[in-house]
Amino acid sequence: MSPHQGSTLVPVTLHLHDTATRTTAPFTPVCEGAVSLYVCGPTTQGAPHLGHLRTFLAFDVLVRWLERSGYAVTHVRNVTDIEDKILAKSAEADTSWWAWSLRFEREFQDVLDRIGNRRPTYEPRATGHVPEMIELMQRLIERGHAYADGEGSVYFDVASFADYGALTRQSLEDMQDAGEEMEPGKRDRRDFALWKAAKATEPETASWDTPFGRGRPGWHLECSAMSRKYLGETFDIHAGGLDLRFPHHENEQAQSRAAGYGFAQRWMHSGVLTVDGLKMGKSLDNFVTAARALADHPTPAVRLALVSGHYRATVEYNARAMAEAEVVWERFTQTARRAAELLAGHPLAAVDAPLAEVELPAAFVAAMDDDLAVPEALAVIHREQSALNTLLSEGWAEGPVAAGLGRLRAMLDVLGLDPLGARWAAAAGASGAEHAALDALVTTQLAAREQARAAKDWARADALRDALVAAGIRIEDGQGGARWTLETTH
RNA sequence: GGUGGGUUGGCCGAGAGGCGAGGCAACGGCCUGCAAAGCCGUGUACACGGGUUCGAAUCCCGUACCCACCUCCA
Repeated sequence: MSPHQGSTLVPVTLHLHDTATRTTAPFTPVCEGAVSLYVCGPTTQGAPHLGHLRTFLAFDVLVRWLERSGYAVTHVRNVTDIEDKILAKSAEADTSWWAWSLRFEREFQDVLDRIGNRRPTYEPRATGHVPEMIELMQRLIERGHAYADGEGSVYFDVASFADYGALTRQSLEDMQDAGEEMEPGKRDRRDFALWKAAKATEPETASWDTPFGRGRPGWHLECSAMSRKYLGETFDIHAGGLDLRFPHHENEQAQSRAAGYGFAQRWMHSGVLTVDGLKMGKSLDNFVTAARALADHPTPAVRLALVSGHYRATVEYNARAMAEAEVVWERFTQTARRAAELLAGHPLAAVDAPLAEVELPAAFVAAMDDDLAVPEALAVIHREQSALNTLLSEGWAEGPVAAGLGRLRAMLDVLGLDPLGARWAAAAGASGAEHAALDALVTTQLAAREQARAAKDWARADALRDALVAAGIRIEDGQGGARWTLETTH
Protein backbone atom coordinates (compact mmCIF):
# COMPACT_ATOMS: atom_id res chain seq x y z
CA MET A 1 0.00 0.00 0.00
CA SER A 2 1.26 3.44 -0.85
CA PRO A 3 2.04 5.49 2.21
CA HIS A 4 -0.13 8.28 0.86
CA GLN A 5 -3.16 6.17 0.17
CA GLY A 6 -6.19 6.97 2.24
CA SER A 7 -4.45 9.60 4.26
CA THR A 8 -5.69 12.69 2.51
CA LEU A 9 -9.42 12.74 3.08
CA VAL A 10 -9.78 11.28 6.53
CA PRO A 11 -8.39 13.55 9.20
CA VAL A 12 -7.25 11.72 12.26
CA THR A 13 -9.66 12.43 15.04
CA LEU A 14 -10.15 10.73 18.34
CA HIS A 15 -13.25 8.57 18.43
CA LEU A 16 -14.51 7.24 21.72
CA HIS A 17 -17.32 4.86 22.52
CA ASP A 18 -20.18 6.20 24.57
CA THR A 19 -21.92 3.53 26.60
CA ALA A 20 -24.97 5.73 27.02
CA THR A 21 -25.70 5.85 23.29
CA ARG A 22 -23.79 2.67 22.42
CA THR A 23 -22.05 4.45 19.59
CA THR A 24 -18.48 5.33 18.80
CA ALA A 25 -18.29 8.94 17.73
CA PRO A 26 -15.74 11.74 17.35
CA PHE A 27 -14.78 13.22 20.66
CA THR A 28 -15.26 16.96 21.07
CA PRO A 29 -14.67 18.35 24.53
CA VAL A 30 -16.89 21.01 26.07
CA CYS A 31 -13.92 23.37 26.29
CA GLU A 32 -11.53 23.30 23.36
CA GLY A 33 -8.19 21.81 24.24
CA ALA A 34 -9.22 20.64 27.69
CA VAL A 35 -10.83 17.44 28.90
CA SER A 36 -12.68 16.97 32.16
CA LEU A 37 -12.77 13.36 33.30
CA TYR A 38 -14.39 11.81 36.33
CA VAL A 39 -13.50 8.24 37.21
CA CYS A 40 -15.33 6.42 39.98
CA GLY A 41 -12.67 5.57 42.51
CA PRO A 42 -12.39 2.96 45.18
CA THR A 43 -14.47 2.38 48.25
CA THR A 44 -11.76 2.02 50.83
CA GLN A 45 -13.26 -0.98 52.57
CA GLY A 46 -10.54 -3.46 51.68
CA ALA A 47 -7.36 -4.17 49.79
CA PRO A 48 -7.12 -3.28 46.11
CA HIS A 49 -7.67 -6.21 43.78
CA LEU A 50 -7.09 -6.87 40.09
CA GLY A 51 -10.54 -5.61 39.16
CA HIS A 52 -9.65 -2.19 40.50
CA LEU A 53 -6.34 -2.26 38.67
CA ARG A 54 -8.01 -3.22 35.42
CA THR A 55 -10.32 -0.21 35.57
CA PHE A 56 -7.83 2.38 36.75
CA LEU A 57 -5.24 1.12 34.27
CA ALA A 58 -7.71 1.38 31.40
CA PHE A 59 -8.45 5.00 32.18
CA ASP A 60 -4.82 5.78 32.85
CA VAL A 61 -4.19 4.83 29.23
CA LEU A 62 -7.09 7.11 28.24
CA VAL A 63 -5.50 10.01 30.15
CA ARG A 64 -2.12 9.32 28.60
CA TRP A 65 -3.59 9.27 25.13
CA LEU A 66 -5.61 12.45 25.69
CA GLU A 67 -2.50 14.22 26.92
CA ARG A 68 -0.41 12.86 24.10
CA SER A 69 -3.11 14.19 21.77
CA GLY A 70 -2.57 17.66 23.17
CA TYR A 71 -5.41 17.98 25.66
CA ALA A 72 -5.01 19.38 29.14
CA VAL A 73 -6.77 16.77 31.26
CA THR A 74 -8.43 17.40 34.59
CA HIS A 75 -8.78 13.93 36.03
CA VAL A 76 -10.86 13.45 39.17
CA ARG A 77 -11.08 10.15 40.99
CA ASN A 78 -13.00 10.08 44.22
CA VAL A 79 -12.40 8.09 47.36
CA THR A 80 -15.53 6.71 48.99
CA ASP A 81 -14.27 6.82 52.53
CA ILE A 82 -17.52 6.20 54.38
CA GLU A 83 -20.08 3.54 53.60
CA ASP A 84 -21.85 0.55 55.17
CA LYS A 85 -19.03 -1.93 54.75
CA ILE A 86 -16.36 0.42 56.02
CA LEU A 87 -18.41 0.98 59.15
CA ALA A 88 -19.09 -2.71 59.61
CA LYS A 89 -15.53 -3.87 59.01
CA SER A 90 -13.89 -1.19 61.12
CA ALA A 91 -16.29 -1.93 63.97
CA GLU A 92 -15.44 -5.59 63.71
CA ALA A 93 -11.74 -4.78 63.76
CA ASP A 94 -12.34 -2.49 66.73
CA THR A 95 -10.88 0.53 65.00
CA SER A 96 -12.26 3.82 63.74
CA TRP A 97 -13.85 4.01 60.32
CA TRP A 98 -11.45 6.75 59.26
CA ALA A 99 -8.36 4.80 60.25
CA TRP A 100 -9.68 1.78 58.37
CA SER A 101 -10.44 3.92 55.36
CA LEU A 102 -7.10 5.72 55.30
CA ARG A 103 -5.23 2.46 55.50
CA PHE A 104 -6.76 1.22 52.27
CA GLU A 105 -6.66 4.62 50.60
CA ARG A 106 -2.89 4.47 51.05
CA GLU A 107 -2.76 0.90 49.77
CA PHE A 108 -4.56 1.99 46.63
CA GLN A 109 -2.20 4.90 46.12
CA ASP A 110 0.81 2.74 46.69
CA VAL A 111 -0.21 0.00 44.30
CA LEU A 112 -1.29 2.45 41.61
CA ASP A 113 2.01 4.28 41.90
CA ARG A 114 3.87 1.02 41.67
CA ILE A 115 2.08 -0.08 38.55
CA GLY A 116 2.84 3.23 36.90
CA ASN A 117 -0.49 5.05 36.93
CA ARG A 118 -0.43 8.81 36.73
CA ARG A 119 -1.99 10.37 39.78
CA PRO A 120 -5.32 12.08 39.17
CA THR A 121 -5.49 15.86 39.33
CA TYR A 122 -7.77 15.58 42.36
CA GLU A 123 -8.65 12.66 44.64
CA PRO A 124 -11.47 14.05 46.75
CA ARG A 125 -12.89 12.14 49.70
CA ALA A 126 -16.62 11.85 50.16
CA THR A 127 -16.53 12.99 53.78
CA GLY A 128 -14.87 16.24 52.78
CA HIS A 129 -17.89 17.28 50.72
CA VAL A 130 -20.87 17.16 53.04
CA PRO A 131 -21.81 20.82 52.45
CA GLU A 132 -21.89 20.26 48.70
CA MET A 133 -24.08 17.20 49.19
CA ILE A 134 -26.49 19.08 51.43
CA GLU A 135 -26.76 21.82 48.83
CA LEU A 136 -27.48 19.27 46.12
CA MET A 137 -30.15 17.55 48.21
CA GLN A 138 -31.84 20.87 48.94
CA ARG A 139 -31.88 21.64 45.28
CA LEU A 140 -33.39 18.25 44.46
CA ILE A 141 -36.04 18.64 47.15
CA GLU A 142 -36.94 22.12 45.87
CA ARG A 143 -37.33 20.75 42.39
CA GLY A 144 -39.55 17.94 43.59
CA HIS A 145 -37.13 15.09 42.89
CA ALA A 146 -36.24 14.14 46.44
CA TYR A 147 -37.85 13.97 49.85
CA ALA A 148 -36.72 13.75 53.45
CA ASP A 149 -38.39 11.14 55.62
CA GLY A 150 -38.11 13.23 58.74
CA GLU A 151 -35.88 10.64 60.40
CA GLY A 152 -32.64 11.83 58.83
CA SER A 153 -32.83 9.98 55.54
CA VAL A 154 -33.34 11.60 52.16
CA TYR A 155 -34.50 9.65 49.11
CA PHE A 156 -34.53 10.31 45.41
CA ASP A 157 -38.01 10.11 43.98
CA VAL A 158 -37.47 7.86 41.01
CA ALA A 159 -40.96 8.31 39.63
CA SER A 160 -40.43 12.08 39.42
CA PHE A 161 -37.66 11.78 36.88
CA ALA A 162 -38.81 10.64 33.48
CA ASP A 163 -35.34 9.75 32.27
CA TYR A 164 -34.62 7.36 35.10
CA GLY A 165 -33.32 4.18 33.48
CA ALA A 166 -32.07 5.98 30.37
CA LEU A 167 -28.43 5.10 30.88
CA THR A 168 -29.04 1.38 31.22
CA ARG A 169 -32.15 1.19 29.05
CA GLN A 170 -34.32 -0.17 31.73
CA SER A 171 -37.92 0.74 32.25
CA LEU A 172 -39.28 1.39 35.70
CA GLU A 173 -41.79 -1.40 35.18
CA ASP A 174 -39.05 -3.95 34.68
CA MET A 175 -37.51 -2.87 37.94
CA GLN A 176 -40.77 -3.61 39.69
CA ASP A 177 -39.54 -6.47 41.80
CA ALA A 178 -36.17 -4.97 42.45
CA GLY A 179 -35.00 -2.24 44.74
CA GLU A 180 -33.12 -1.84 47.93
CA GLU A 181 -34.61 -2.59 51.29
CA MET A 182 -38.02 -1.00 51.68
CA GLU A 183 -37.20 1.42 54.48
CA PRO A 184 -40.21 2.75 56.38
CA GLY A 185 -39.78 6.30 55.10
CA LYS A 186 -39.55 5.34 51.43
CA ARG A 187 -42.41 6.03 49.06
CA ASP A 188 -41.36 3.51 46.48
CA ARG A 189 -39.12 0.51 46.73
CA ARG A 190 -37.09 1.73 43.76
CA ASP A 191 -36.31 5.09 45.34
CA PHE A 192 -32.73 5.21 46.49
CA ALA A 193 -31.06 6.89 49.43
CA LEU A 194 -29.28 10.18 48.92
CA TRP A 195 -28.60 10.44 52.61
CA LYS A 196 -28.78 7.77 55.28
CA ALA A 197 -30.05 8.51 58.77
CA ALA A 198 -27.59 7.89 61.58
CA LYS A 199 -28.14 4.64 63.43
CA ALA A 200 -27.74 4.19 67.15
CA THR A 201 -25.25 1.40 66.57
CA GLU A 202 -22.96 3.58 64.49
CA PRO A 203 -20.23 5.80 65.94
CA GLU A 204 -21.02 9.43 66.60
CA THR A 205 -18.28 10.48 64.18
CA ALA A 206 -19.95 8.68 61.30
CA SER A 207 -22.75 11.19 60.89
CA TRP A 208 -23.24 14.87 60.18
CA ASP A 209 -25.95 17.35 60.99
CA THR A 210 -28.09 18.47 58.09
CA PRO A 211 -31.37 20.36 57.72
CA PHE A 212 -33.00 16.94 57.28
CA GLY A 213 -31.54 15.34 60.37
CA ARG A 214 -28.31 13.65 61.30
CA GLY A 215 -26.88 11.12 58.90
CA ARG A 216 -24.23 10.22 56.36
CA PRO A 217 -23.79 10.29 52.59
CA GLY A 218 -25.38 7.71 50.35
CA TRP A 219 -23.01 6.19 47.85
CA HIS A 220 -24.43 7.82 44.72
CA LEU A 221 -24.78 11.38 45.97
CA GLU A 222 -21.11 11.98 46.64
CA CYS A 223 -20.08 11.47 43.03
CA SER A 224 -22.68 13.94 41.76
CA ALA A 225 -21.54 16.50 44.32
CA MET A 226 -17.84 16.05 43.67
CA SER A 227 -17.95 15.92 39.89
CA ARG A 228 -19.83 19.22 39.93
CA LYS A 229 -17.41 20.81 42.36
CA TYR A 230 -14.24 19.88 40.49
CA LEU A 231 -15.40 19.67 36.89
CA GLY A 232 -18.45 21.90 36.73
CA GLU A 233 -22.11 21.40 35.89
CA THR A 234 -21.26 19.93 32.52
CA PHE A 235 -18.16 17.90 31.89
CA ASP A 236 -16.77 15.61 29.23
CA ILE A 237 -16.36 12.04 30.36
CA HIS A 238 -17.58 9.97 33.24
CA ALA A 239 -15.82 6.65 33.50
CA GLY A 240 -15.89 3.58 35.68
CA GLY A 241 -16.11 -0.17 35.76
CA LEU A 242 -18.90 -1.78 33.78
CA ASP A 243 -20.44 -3.17 36.93
CA LEU A 244 -21.10 0.36 38.21
CA ARG A 245 -23.48 1.20 35.40
CA PHE A 246 -26.44 0.19 37.46
CA PRO A 247 -27.40 1.31 39.98
CA HIS A 248 -24.56 3.69 40.67
CA HIS A 249 -24.15 5.55 37.40
CA GLU A 250 -27.85 5.51 36.61
CA ASN A 251 -28.53 7.09 39.98
CA GLU A 252 -25.74 9.61 39.68
CA GLN A 253 -27.03 10.76 36.35
CA ALA A 254 -30.57 11.00 37.68
CA GLN A 255 -29.43 13.14 40.62
CA SER A 256 -27.33 15.52 38.57
CA ARG A 257 -29.70 15.90 35.66
CA ALA A 258 -32.75 16.24 37.90
CA ALA A 259 -30.85 19.04 39.63
CA GLY A 260 -30.63 20.75 36.27
CA TYR A 261 -27.01 20.09 35.48
CA GLY A 262 -25.71 18.95 32.11
CA PHE A 263 -23.48 16.39 33.82
CA ALA A 264 -21.35 13.92 31.83
CA GLN A 265 -21.46 14.27 28.05
CA ARG A 266 -20.11 10.79 27.55
CA TRP A 267 -19.91 7.55 29.52
CA MET A 268 -17.03 5.13 29.29
CA HIS A 269 -17.08 1.76 30.98
CA SER A 270 -14.24 -0.70 31.27
CA GLY A 271 -14.86 -4.41 30.93
CA VAL A 272 -14.65 -6.66 33.94
CA LEU A 273 -11.79 -8.91 34.89
CA THR A 274 -12.33 -12.62 35.08
CA VAL A 275 -10.35 -15.35 36.74
CA ASP A 276 -10.77 -18.73 35.10
CA GLY A 277 -13.65 -17.41 33.05
CA LEU A 278 -15.70 -15.97 35.85
CA LYS A 279 -15.94 -12.43 37.08
CA MET A 280 -13.83 -11.90 40.11
CA GLY A 281 -16.15 -11.30 42.98
CA LYS A 282 -17.07 -11.87 46.53
CA SER A 283 -19.67 -14.53 45.97
CA LEU A 284 -17.24 -16.69 44.03
CA ASP A 285 -14.41 -16.19 46.46
CA ASN A 286 -11.96 -15.82 43.59
CA PHE A 287 -10.39 -12.51 44.52
CA VAL A 288 -6.83 -11.87 43.47
CA THR A 289 -5.44 -8.92 45.35
CA ALA A 290 -3.11 -6.51 43.64
CA ALA A 291 -0.47 -7.37 46.21
CA ARG A 292 -0.74 -11.06 45.34
CA ALA A 293 -0.43 -10.45 41.60
CA LEU A 294 2.53 -8.13 42.04
CA ALA A 295 4.26 -10.62 44.28
CA ASP A 296 3.75 -13.40 41.75
CA HIS A 297 4.74 -11.53 38.60
CA PRO A 298 6.94 -8.66 37.48
CA THR A 299 4.96 -5.46 37.94
CA PRO A 300 5.26 -4.26 34.33
CA ALA A 301 4.08 -7.67 33.13
CA VAL A 302 0.94 -7.30 35.24
CA ARG A 303 0.41 -3.88 33.75
CA LEU A 304 0.94 -5.24 30.25
CA ALA A 305 -1.43 -8.15 30.80
CA LEU A 306 -4.22 -5.90 32.08
CA VAL A 307 -3.72 -3.25 29.44
CA SER A 308 -3.24 -5.35 26.30
CA GLY A 309 -6.86 -6.28 25.80
CA HIS A 310 -9.33 -3.69 24.60
CA TYR A 311 -10.57 -1.62 27.53
CA ARG A 312 -14.18 -2.58 26.93
CA ALA A 313 -13.49 -6.29 26.60
CA THR A 314 -13.40 -8.77 29.42
CA VAL A 315 -9.83 -9.45 30.43
CA GLU A 316 -8.90 -12.86 31.72
CA TYR A 317 -6.26 -13.28 34.38
CA ASN A 318 -4.56 -16.64 34.64
CA ALA A 319 -1.12 -18.20 34.71
CA ARG A 320 -1.01 -18.68 30.98
CA ALA A 321 -1.84 -15.08 30.19
CA MET A 322 0.72 -13.89 32.71
CA ALA A 323 3.42 -16.14 31.29
CA GLU A 324 2.83 -14.63 27.86
CA ALA A 325 2.87 -11.09 29.24
CA GLU A 326 6.16 -11.78 30.97
CA VAL A 327 7.76 -13.02 27.75
CA VAL A 328 6.49 -10.07 25.74
CA TRP A 329 7.63 -7.56 28.35
CA GLU A 330 11.04 -9.20 28.42
CA ARG A 331 11.32 -8.81 24.67
CA PHE A 332 10.39 -5.13 24.83
CA THR A 333 12.99 -4.42 27.50
CA GLN A 334 15.73 -6.42 25.83
CA THR A 335 15.26 -4.74 22.49
CA ALA A 336 15.14 -1.28 24.05
CA ARG A 337 18.17 -1.92 26.21
CA ARG A 338 20.21 -3.41 23.39
CA ALA A 339 19.49 -0.36 21.26
CA ALA A 340 20.25 2.02 24.12
CA GLU A 341 23.52 0.25 24.92
CA LEU A 342 24.68 0.52 21.34
CA LEU A 343 23.69 4.16 21.12
CA ALA A 344 25.44 4.92 24.38
CA GLY A 345 28.73 4.05 22.71
CA HIS A 346 28.04 6.64 20.05
CA PRO A 347 27.84 10.11 21.57
CA LEU A 348 26.23 11.69 18.53
CA ALA A 349 23.28 9.35 18.60
CA ALA A 350 22.94 9.29 22.35
CA VAL A 351 21.18 12.63 22.34
CA ASP A 352 17.67 11.27 22.26
CA ALA A 353 14.70 13.56 21.90
CA PRO A 354 12.07 13.72 24.63
CA LEU A 355 9.43 11.07 24.00
CA ALA A 356 6.71 13.70 23.74
CA GLU A 357 8.43 15.08 20.65
CA VAL A 358 8.74 11.75 18.89
CA GLU A 359 6.40 11.43 15.95
CA LEU A 360 4.28 8.34 16.47
CA PRO A 361 3.67 5.97 13.55
CA ALA A 362 0.42 6.83 11.79
CA ALA A 363 -0.92 3.31 12.24
CA PHE A 364 -0.43 3.56 15.97
CA VAL A 365 -2.18 6.91 16.14
CA ALA A 366 -5.04 5.59 14.03
CA ALA A 367 -5.43 2.59 16.33
CA MET A 368 -5.45 4.65 19.51
CA ASP A 369 -7.78 7.21 17.98
CA ASP A 370 -10.21 4.41 17.22
CA ASP A 371 -11.62 4.12 20.72
CA LEU A 372 -8.22 3.20 22.16
CA ALA A 373 -7.69 0.05 20.09
CA VAL A 374 -4.73 -1.15 22.13
CA PRO A 375 -4.55 -4.64 20.53
CA GLU A 376 -4.05 -3.02 17.14
CA ALA A 377 -1.62 -0.50 18.60
CA LEU A 378 0.38 -3.38 20.03
CA ALA A 379 0.64 -4.92 16.58
CA VAL A 380 2.30 -1.68 15.43
CA ILE A 381 4.62 -1.82 18.42
CA HIS A 382 5.62 -5.39 17.59
CA ARG A 383 6.36 -4.39 14.03
CA GLU A 384 8.55 -1.53 15.22
CA GLN A 385 10.32 -3.89 17.55
CA SER A 386 11.10 -6.41 14.80
CA ALA A 387 12.42 -3.66 12.57
CA LEU A 388 14.62 -2.39 15.37
CA ASN A 389 15.95 -5.86 16.12
CA THR A 390 16.80 -6.28 12.46
CA LEU A 391 18.67 -2.97 12.48
CA LEU A 392 20.55 -4.03 15.58
CA SER A 393 21.68 -7.30 14.07
CA GLU A 394 22.83 -6.03 10.69
CA GLY A 395 25.64 -3.49 10.97
CA TRP A 396 23.34 -0.86 12.31
CA ALA A 397 23.30 2.85 11.63
CA GLU A 398 22.91 5.12 14.63
CA GLY A 399 20.33 7.43 13.09
CA PRO A 400 17.74 4.75 12.29
CA VAL A 401 18.39 2.95 15.58
CA ALA A 402 17.89 6.14 17.56
CA ALA A 403 14.72 6.90 15.62
CA GLY A 404 13.39 3.36 15.99
CA LEU A 405 14.11 3.29 19.69
CA GLY A 406 12.41 6.66 20.09
CA ARG A 407 9.27 5.42 18.37
CA LEU A 408 9.24 2.14 20.28
CA ARG A 409 9.60 3.92 23.62
CA ALA A 410 7.09 6.63 22.75
CA MET A 411 4.46 4.08 21.77
CA LEU A 412 5.05 1.96 24.83
CA ASP A 413 4.94 5.08 26.96
CA VAL A 414 1.36 5.70 25.85
CA LEU A 415 0.56 2.40 27.55
CA GLY A 416 2.67 3.36 30.55
CA LEU A 417 5.28 0.79 29.57
CA ASP A 418 8.39 2.59 28.36
CA PRO A 419 11.07 0.07 29.42
CA LEU A 420 13.70 2.78 29.77
CA GLY A 421 11.43 5.29 31.48
CA ALA A 422 11.91 6.31 35.07
CA ARG A 423 9.26 3.88 36.30
CA TRP A 424 10.66 0.68 34.79
CA ALA A 425 14.35 1.28 34.13
CA ALA A 426 15.20 -0.04 37.57
CA ALA A 427 12.91 -3.02 37.08
CA ALA A 428 14.83 -3.73 33.91
CA GLY A 429 17.83 -4.13 36.18
CA ALA A 430 20.17 -1.77 34.44
CA SER A 431 21.10 0.60 37.20
CA GLY A 432 22.20 0.98 40.77
CA ALA A 433 25.22 0.10 42.85
CA GLU A 434 24.32 -3.58 43.04
CA HIS A 435 24.18 -3.74 39.30
CA ALA A 436 27.60 -2.13 39.02
CA ALA A 437 29.10 -4.65 41.43
CA LEU A 438 27.48 -7.53 39.62
CA ASP A 439 28.63 -6.13 36.31
CA ALA A 440 32.26 -6.13 37.49
CA LEU A 441 32.02 -9.80 38.44
CA VAL A 442 30.17 -10.95 35.36
CA THR A 443 32.45 -8.98 33.07
CA THR A 444 35.42 -10.83 34.53
CA GLN A 445 33.78 -14.15 33.89
CA LEU A 446 32.87 -13.14 30.37
CA ALA A 447 36.44 -12.09 29.70
CA ALA A 448 37.66 -15.49 30.85
CA ARG A 449 35.11 -17.10 28.59
CA GLU A 450 36.33 -14.99 25.66
CA GLN A 451 39.86 -16.23 26.28
CA ALA A 452 38.70 -19.81 26.33
CA ARG A 453 36.72 -19.27 23.14
CA ALA A 454 39.71 -17.69 21.45
CA ALA A 455 41.70 -20.78 22.41
CA LYS A 456 38.82 -22.96 21.17
CA ASP A 457 38.55 -24.47 24.62
CA TRP A 458 34.80 -25.00 24.22
CA ALA A 459 34.42 -27.08 27.35
CA ARG A 460 35.78 -24.31 29.54
CA ALA A 461 33.89 -21.59 27.67
CA ASP A 462 30.60 -23.46 28.07
CA ALA A 463 31.26 -24.23 31.70
CA LEU A 464 31.70 -20.54 32.41
CA ARG A 465 28.52 -19.70 30.52
CA ASP A 466 26.54 -22.48 32.17
CA ALA A 467 27.57 -21.26 35.60
CA LEU A 468 26.33 -17.75 34.83
CA VAL A 469 23.08 -19.03 33.32
CA ALA A 470 22.50 -21.22 36.35
CA ALA A 471 22.84 -18.10 38.49
CA GLY A 472 20.06 -16.44 36.52
CA ILE A 473 22.28 -14.40 34.23
CA ARG A 474 21.44 -14.54 30.60
CA ILE A 475 24.30 -14.37 28.12
CA GLU A 476 23.87 -13.09 24.58
CA ASP A 477 26.74 -13.15 22.14
CA GLY A 478 26.69 -10.32 19.67
CA GLN A 479 28.93 -8.37 17.38
CA GLY A 480 30.34 -6.21 20.13
CA GLY A 481 31.01 -9.20 22.39
CA ALA A 482 28.76 -10.80 24.97
CA ARG A 483 26.19 -8.84 26.94
CA TRP A 484 24.45 -10.03 30.05
CA THR A 485 21.12 -9.40 31.73
CA LEU A 486 19.39 -10.69 34.80
CA GLU A 487 16.79 -13.35 34.14
CA THR A 488 13.60 -12.01 35.71
CA THR A 489 13.27 -8.99 37.87
CA HIS A 490 10.17 -7.81 39.64
C1' G B 1 -38.34 -12.38 33.05
C1' G B 2 -35.72 -7.40 31.56
C1' U B 3 -31.10 -5.01 29.50
C1' G B 4 -26.45 -5.51 27.26
C1' G B 5 -21.93 -8.21 25.49
C1' G B 6 -19.96 -12.55 23.45
C1' U B 7 -18.58 -17.57 20.56
C1' U B 8 -12.21 -16.49 15.54
C1' G B 9 -6.52 -21.52 14.41
C1' G B 10 -2.96 -25.48 20.09
C1' C B 11 -3.70 -20.80 23.37
C1' C B 12 -4.55 -15.40 23.58
C1' G B 13 -6.59 -11.69 20.57
C1' A B 14 -7.95 -7.81 16.44
C1' G B 15 -10.95 -7.13 12.26
C1' A B 16 -16.41 -6.29 10.29
C1' G B 17 -18.79 -7.99 2.71
C1' G B 18 -13.25 -9.40 -1.65
C1' C B 19 -7.11 -7.07 0.48
C1' G B 20 -1.21 -10.31 5.80
C1' A B 21 -3.88 -8.47 11.91
C1' G B 22 -0.62 -9.22 15.89
C1' G B 23 1.28 -12.10 19.99
C1' C B 24 2.47 -16.81 22.73
C1' A B 25 3.50 -21.94 21.79
C1' A B 26 5.16 -25.55 17.98
C1' C B 27 7.99 -26.88 13.68
C1' G B 28 11.73 -25.65 9.74
C1' G B 29 15.66 -22.36 8.06
C1' C B 30 19.50 -18.41 8.67
C1' C B 31 23.08 -16.80 12.26
C1' U B 32 26.38 -19.35 16.15
C1' G B 33 32.20 -23.43 17.70
C1' C B 34 27.57 -25.11 20.24
C1' A B 35 23.84 -22.37 22.43
C1' A B 36 20.99 -18.09 23.78
C1' A B 37 19.02 -13.80 21.58
C1' G B 38 17.53 -12.10 16.90
C1' C B 39 15.70 -12.54 11.84
C1' C B 40 12.91 -15.32 7.99
C1' G B 41 9.31 -19.01 6.90
C1' U B 42 5.18 -22.63 8.00
C1' G B 43 -1.32 -22.69 10.17
C1' U B 44 -6.21 -23.00 4.41
C1' A B 45 -9.49 -20.15 12.05
C1' C B 46 -14.05 -17.45 12.41
C1' A B 47 -20.36 -21.81 17.31
C1' C B 48 -24.41 -24.34 14.30
C1' G B 49 -28.47 -24.26 10.37
C1' G B 50 -30.65 -21.54 6.59
C1' G B 51 -30.75 -17.05 3.45
C1' U B 52 -28.99 -12.41 0.66
C1' U B 53 -24.70 -11.63 -2.73
C1' C B 54 -20.53 -12.60 -8.36
C1' G B 55 -18.28 -13.07 -3.38
C1' A B 56 -20.05 -13.77 3.82
C1' A B 57 -15.96 -14.78 9.64
C1' U B 58 -18.29 -9.90 8.42
C1' C B 59 -25.20 -8.54 6.32
C1' C B 60 -30.39 -11.01 7.38
C1' C B 61 -33.40 -14.98 9.88
C1' G B 62 -33.29 -18.95 13.23
C1' U B 63 -30.79 -22.25 16.90
C1' A B 64 -27.28 -23.55 20.67
C1' C B 65 -23.98 -22.22 24.31
C1' C B 66 -21.18 -18.57 27.46
C1' C B 67 -20.72 -13.95 30.27
C1' A B 68 -22.25 -9.38 32.72
C1' C B 69 -25.91 -6.08 35.02
C1' C B 70 -31.12 -5.85 37.05
C1' U B 71 -30.02 -1.64 44.26
C1' C B 72 -22.70 -4.79 47.89
C1' C B 73 -19.36 -4.80 43.35
C1' A B 74 -13.79 -1.62 39.70
